[in-house]
Amino acid sequence: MEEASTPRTGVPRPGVPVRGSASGRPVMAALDLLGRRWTMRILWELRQAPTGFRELQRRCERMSSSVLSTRIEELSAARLLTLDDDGYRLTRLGQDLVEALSPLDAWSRRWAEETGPATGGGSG
Amino acid sequence: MEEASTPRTGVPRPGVPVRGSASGRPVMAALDLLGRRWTMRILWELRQAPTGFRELQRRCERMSSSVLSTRIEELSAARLLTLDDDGYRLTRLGQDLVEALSPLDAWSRRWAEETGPATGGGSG
DNA sequence: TCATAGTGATTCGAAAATCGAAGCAGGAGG
DNA sequence: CCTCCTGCTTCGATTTTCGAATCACTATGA
Repeated sequence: MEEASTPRTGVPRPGVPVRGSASGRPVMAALDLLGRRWTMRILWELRQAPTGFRELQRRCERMSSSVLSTRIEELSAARLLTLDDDGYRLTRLGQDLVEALSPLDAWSRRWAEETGPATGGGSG
Repeated sequence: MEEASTPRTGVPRPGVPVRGSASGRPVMAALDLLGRRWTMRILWELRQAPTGFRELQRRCERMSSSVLSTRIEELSAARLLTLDDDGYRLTRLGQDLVEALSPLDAWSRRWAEETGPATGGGSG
């Protein structure tokens, strides 16, 4: 992980140019950060209780540990995560983000209804 | 055009196994779809008015046209987008998704405040 | 001390996703 | 015919992600 003036290599944060937006608008940094694979899923899995590294990996159906490590680093740098004795835990800011994302759950159920009655596969 | 013998799910949809979740839970399909690069950004750029292909590409600071094409196909398959004379337009479901994501804007501004002196501040 | 098992985390070659610039096909106007 | 716009594809290069093995550390127990 190098660093230069390019946004590409750094962890997205508000006020700084990110992928797809040189403006530094906070929401663009958020979209860059959240648009990386597994990022939202990790936050989602942490919404209720702190979780260890390997447990987190298991819950995400064996996502690559290298990617998990990278995501944890990014989310920590963004001050959304911390690590303590019980595992990784959302910060206040992280909890707020998950709350901001929570309407997604209700929306996705509506999506499921309108996309057609569950064609194979359980729901829950 | 894509997916022929893709080892993975094609376009995520609720009720079908997706990356990281074999359960078919709607929210997992949503997280898979939205966790692909540029997906949320595209939705974000379409939240107000229909936009053409090249204009969309310009707004996303010259994202790759091949990826834009792929995303449009995915979002269309997910029934979140349609194309008409004015360009790409969110469906009702797509609008609802953008609304579900809208708390992200307010959150990101708070994130900006807590991460350091606010530099940007615009929304969209 | 040695063995076993748990943890968070790294390594590295392979595979997949994304980039980016060029180009295609079609329509409108000069 | 040419030019300029459009949505969209192609394909080699680059970046990201995968995945299994592995490391370093801690704890337990014989």
